[in-house]
Amino acid sequence: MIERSPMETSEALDVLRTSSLSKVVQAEIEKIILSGTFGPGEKLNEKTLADQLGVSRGPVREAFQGLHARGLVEMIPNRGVFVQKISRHDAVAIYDVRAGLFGTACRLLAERITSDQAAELHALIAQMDVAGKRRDLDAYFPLNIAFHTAIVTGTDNRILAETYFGLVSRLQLFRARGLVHGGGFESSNIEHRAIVAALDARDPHAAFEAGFAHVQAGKARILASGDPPPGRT
Amino acid sequence: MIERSPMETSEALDVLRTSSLSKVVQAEIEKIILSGTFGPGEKLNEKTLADQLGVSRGPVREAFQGLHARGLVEMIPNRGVFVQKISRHDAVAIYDVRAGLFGTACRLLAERITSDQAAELHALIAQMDVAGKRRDLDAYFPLNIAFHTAIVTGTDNRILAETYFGLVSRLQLFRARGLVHGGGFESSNIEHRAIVAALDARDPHAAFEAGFAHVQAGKARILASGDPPPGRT
DNA sequence: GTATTGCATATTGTCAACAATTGGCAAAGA
DNA sequence: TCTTTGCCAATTGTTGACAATATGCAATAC
Repeated sequence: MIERSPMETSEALDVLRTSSLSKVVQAEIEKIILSGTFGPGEKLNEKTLADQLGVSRGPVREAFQGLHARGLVEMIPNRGVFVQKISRHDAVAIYDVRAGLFGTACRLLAERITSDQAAELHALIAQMDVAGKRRDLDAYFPLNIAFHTAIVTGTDNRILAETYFGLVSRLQLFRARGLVHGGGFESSNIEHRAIVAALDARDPHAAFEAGFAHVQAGKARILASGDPPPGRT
Repeated sequence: MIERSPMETSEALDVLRTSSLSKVVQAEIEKIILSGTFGPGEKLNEKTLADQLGVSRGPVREAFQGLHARGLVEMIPNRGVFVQKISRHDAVAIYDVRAGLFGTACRLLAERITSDQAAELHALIAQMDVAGKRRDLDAYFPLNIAFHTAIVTGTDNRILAETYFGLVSRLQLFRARGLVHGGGFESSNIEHRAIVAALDARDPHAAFEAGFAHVQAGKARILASGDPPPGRT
């Protein structure tokens, strides 16, 4: 048997390797939910979804269990599953946990950050500055996400990353209804600088505080832009 | 229709209300896994489990999805599901996240702790002191859990509690093989005092540090007692 | 006119059967 | 003796059918 380089493993094959139908279905339903097609509280019909995806109800039900464990849907026995409704109170709770988790990521990263990683963060901040000055939200947003992602994944802690991104997903559920909001990303980048400064100084203590404060400020920005549960465009 | 007091709702009925078979099965399998009956890496056979629980394979498969999302089992397509193996590296990662989460709980609690809550914590510490002096591990252990639980649930943050206890479950997986370890619970209670002191002072900053440090110390205690993956009685 | 009861429909919960894949074992070949 | 090939049993993946439960509507009683 010829030893093949791992690079040759086509993505399609790899997908088949790690995913049974339920996993594909789960990813698909998650995409649908997070895209906001269904709106919080809306019911997900098993058969309808199964038919749409061209599979039987079994895999759909299995996918539901995974989505439920991740807090994306609510399951009521003999009634069905519904897109999880995130109350304002819940959103605050999630933000608080996310703040603690992101602060922790900053703290852990401060103890092990490499110069390459630091350079990447500095570069992202510079780019965000440019986008910010141009008021270019479409450019700023992905950079912002990249910044947070770089910090969280930079800790090389898979559990932390999974948990963090899980919370982010649930938050996306909260502001699924529009609300791109972009309010005050000038201050946001100032906070970014504070984080990187603490990281550069290898100061875990300050890094946590800066990371925690940044997410809390984000929470305040979102909540301030007020959105009572059902729409108000 | 007579309006019944919510108190009358028998627990049995409530169970039926919130749980389909899959949920019961999931809880049952989780109990089996955490009891250590199966050992990390061991395979869980669908049909065998289904027969043992007196149900069909469907609910078992659904339960597996939930357990997978919670990180308790590993699923390999066309091969089956296995009790999740927690490497030393993973355990460290989980402990770090748990530390951040527990520290966050302390921080959040510091901002809202009531005198009743503080009194409860003081009482638990006193009891732990007694148990500690008597070297009574069987008494100390549940008190220790109660202390942590009181802090985490005291924040009234459901997301935080769910996430935290999820991590604790996964850690139980790591030390499922015996390892009651009890090493140095004298120092442990000293750390508890530091946490409560910060809470009494309503100092979020210090509370986080104390909580974070406490879990990290616990991590060090566990890891120091060294346990290479496969047993060593 | 309002509330209640009973039925028809739709949807979920569970199961058992079928299809597909895997791993092990024995036989054949080098 | 070691490797390879081809089968067989076991297990997983998926499906469609059946049972149980909830929802909506109409008819009836008050």
